[in-house]
Formats: sequence, structure tokens, C-alpha cells
Amino acid sequence: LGCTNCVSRRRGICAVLNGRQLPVLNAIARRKTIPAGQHIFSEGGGAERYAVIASGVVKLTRSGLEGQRYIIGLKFASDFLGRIFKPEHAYTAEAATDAELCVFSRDSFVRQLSRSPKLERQLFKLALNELDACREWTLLVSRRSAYQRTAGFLHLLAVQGGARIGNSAHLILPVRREEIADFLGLTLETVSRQMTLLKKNSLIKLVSSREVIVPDVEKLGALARAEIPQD
Amino acid sequence: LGCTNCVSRRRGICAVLNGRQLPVLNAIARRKTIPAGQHIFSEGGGAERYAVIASGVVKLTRSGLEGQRYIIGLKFASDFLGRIFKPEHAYTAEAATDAELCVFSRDSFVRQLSRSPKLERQLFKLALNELDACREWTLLVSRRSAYQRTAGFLHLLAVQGGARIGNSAHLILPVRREEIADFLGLTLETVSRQMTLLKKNSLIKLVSSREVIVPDVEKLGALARAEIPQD
DNA sequence: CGAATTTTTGACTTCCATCAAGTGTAGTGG
DNA sequence: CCACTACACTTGATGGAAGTCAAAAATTCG
Repeated sequence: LGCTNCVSRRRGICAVLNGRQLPVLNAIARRKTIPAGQHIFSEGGGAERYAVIASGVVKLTRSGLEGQRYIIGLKFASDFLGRIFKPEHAYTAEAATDAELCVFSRDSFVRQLSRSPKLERQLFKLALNELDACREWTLLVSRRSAYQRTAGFLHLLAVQGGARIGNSAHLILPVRREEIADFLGLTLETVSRQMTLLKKNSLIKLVSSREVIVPDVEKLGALARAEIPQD
Repeated sequence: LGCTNCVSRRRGICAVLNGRQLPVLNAIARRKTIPAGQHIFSEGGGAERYAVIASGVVKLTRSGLEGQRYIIGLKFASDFLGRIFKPEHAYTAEAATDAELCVFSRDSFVRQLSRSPKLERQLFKLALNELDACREWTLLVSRRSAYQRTAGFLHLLAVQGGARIGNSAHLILPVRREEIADFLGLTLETVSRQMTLLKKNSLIKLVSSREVIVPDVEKLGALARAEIPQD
């Protein structure tokens, strides 16, 4: 089946399915490997496909009226992609790294949703968690300093995507400085400066520009949430 | 019943209930009038009560570690209050103006939810709309200028809470400058300056410091969403 | 009316954006 | 293998938007 080791089986939508229901959902899923950079679905395009991320990182973007592109979120393994109950997707989903997905056609998934109240409720719970996370993120990017925002971004990666050993984490950044900046409402230069500052303050180690070691994930998170913006 | 003219009957959770189901929900609801300033429930406190706003404006706040208080949202007539599926509320709800609520006890509401898939799905849909709105808001408060954020706030009030006549709106601000500032990630001085600037540019009229006329709601919204931060 | 609160306005400072070089780091083809 | 290019990242100098500090004006309320 391939579901046994999937993260979604443990904390995604598949977590609530029993041995009978899982194969049913699996039967309507299509495994797909997406190379980095490829679009999964597009803003405004009809919501004909939904997906669950099995591995990799996915960028959620929106285009402004004058052509600008905004990153509104990053999605990780076990996350659900797509706007159910609406005819159109509200954003574009694009693979930031190579990614494995379970893709569902809209009709078959919605049908399954109506048949399984447990599945619907799980999706509901995940949406509420996302809402909580979105509110938290809003607080970070609207009230915190550039230094804290950058710390917050790395903390997010460490918690959601990174290889963690105890309280330390080894991160491969899925996006460039420019995209981090966009995500945080900053400029790429500022992000770069804050990264070197975080390094100077030994909160991170830069193995290369795209590879970061976080010795103390908790400390980084506390910094991001601190009331008094320091350094 | 009192439901006939209620906004929630038209676009809230009650909108999906038929003539048989509405009285059932109504039977477990307790109408309550809350004076401005009073807490409805508190962050961290057990989620024993949920509510639907029948009229008025409710402030959603969170307290930071060092005692600071953040406004994370404003809720209007027909909005649902409370974090279902979680033992604790994630935020404090406080009446910003005098408000009328339909209060539900946790147990009876959850029981009703399990009995009525339509009700649960409606609540789900509303949560997804809230998520979309939260993402939109994040864009506003992280990437836009103080001028645009202030415009965005007034636009929100005009769309959600204000007395509208065609494309113009008459607003009674439910919160002080300090709270607007907090909500927007600005300072009260900056908000005040932007308000006078909006007045100078004839985008709003200030009847009094708490009463605003928006002649062109669309224009205000377009300004808030514009790529190039002007004036 | 007078006290307290809220709002506006002013002067100055700070943080981050902008503009501009300069430094890697792949990737390509001779 | 080494130019050569293209792209990503860092670092520096400067300016402007919003924050901070301070005081005056307006509004609310007892």
C-alpha cells in the first residue's frame, strides 16, 4: 500500500481511518512524484484536484493585481492541499523541493468525504489547526522585528520539516533568500543580514547558504515569540 | 423565536438549518446581552461555552508572555465564537460594543453537531472562509504600508459591520486608536496620522474620532490591496 | 465644570528598504 | 581543466517610513 510509513497515516487525514477505510481512500488516490519547481495547481484554476503531501515541501503563492507574487505559506509532509467546498483554488501550490503526493480527483474525494464523517471531521480539525497557525504567523510577521521573523521562519522549518535530534535540528532550506523574504514581508538583503546576525549570536550555524544547523530549537522559538525585540 | 431577523439565520451556522432543525438548536441556545468591555470567555480557560454573535462587535485577544495583549481579530454579527474540538480556548473574546449572543454549552452543542452533518459542514465552511480571511489579513499587515493597513481596517469594518448605503458606509468604530494600532501591528500615533491623511485625501470623512463616513468603500479596499504603497 | 481619558500633532530616532558593489557557487562549453 | 556566464548570496552606504518621546487639544464622564 505504501501508507504504512506515510506521515499522513500518523498525523494527517489518514490518521482517523481504520483498516477497512484506508484502502478505500487509497483506491481513489494517485501517487505522484513532483520535481522541484513544478506547479501542482493554480490560483483561480478550477479546484479539480486535491492532494496530501507524503514528502517534500510545497510553496503556496498568490499573485497580486500588478503581477507581484506572494508566498502565503509552506506546506509539509502530511499536510492537505486544496480548497474544498469552493470551485476555485485560492492560491497556487508549487513544489519547493522534489515532493511525493497523493492526488485525489475532486469528485471522488468529495464523495468519500460525504461517506465518512470521521474523514470530514479530521479535515475540519486540521483546518482549525491551520487557522490557529495562521493567526500565530500573522502575529509574527506583523509585530516582530526582522531578526525575530527570520528566527521564526527557521523555527517553523525545524519543527515542521527538519531532521531533528533532540532539541537540535539540521535544516535544508527549501527556498532561496528572496522567497524567505517574501514569506516574511522583508527584503532578501534584510533576511541575509539577519541570518548572519543569528550566526554571530550562535543561534544557528551556516553549513552552506542553504544548509543550517539549529543547536537549540526551543531557544529560537522563544526568541521569535519574545515581547521585547532584541538584537 | 427571535431567529427570523437574525443575521446568523441568513449567513451564519443557522443558515443551513430547516424549519425542524432550527428550533432544536434554538432550544439549547441561551440569549444573552453582553455590555461593552465584558469578557465572554478567556484564553486558556476551559472551552465550556460557544456562541454566535447576533449583534455587536467582539474583540479576540491573546496575551503575550510578558503581559502584552494582542488583538488577533474582530468578530461581527453571524460569526461563531469558540474553539471546537479543543479543551481550551486559544484566545480571549471580549465584547467591544454592547453585543447580543446566542450562547451554547459545550456538551449540548457538540452533541447537536454530531447529530447534524449539515451543521458540522456549515461550521467547517465558515472555518475555511475564516482561514482565507486570515491569510488575506496576514498579507495586509505584513507587506502593506501603515496608510494601506489603516485603509484595510476601515474597509473591513465597512464590509462586515457598517451601515452601508450603496457603495458608501457609515461606521461607528468599535475600538480606540490604540486597539486599531494593536490589531494592525502599528502604534496609536501612526494610526492617528494615517486617519488624518485618509481624511485629507478625501477617502474618509471624520464625523467624530469614533465615527467615520466612507464615501467609496470599493476605492478604500482597492487602496488597501494595491501593490505600490501610495501616499 | 473639572478630571481623566483619548486623540492629535510635533520633534527626533531607529529599523528596514533601497541602491549598489562585491563574493561565492554552480553549470557550460571550449 | 579553466575561462566564462549566470545566478544566489553577502556586505556597504544612504534615505525614508514608522516608532518613540513629549506635549497639546479634544472628548468623555462623574
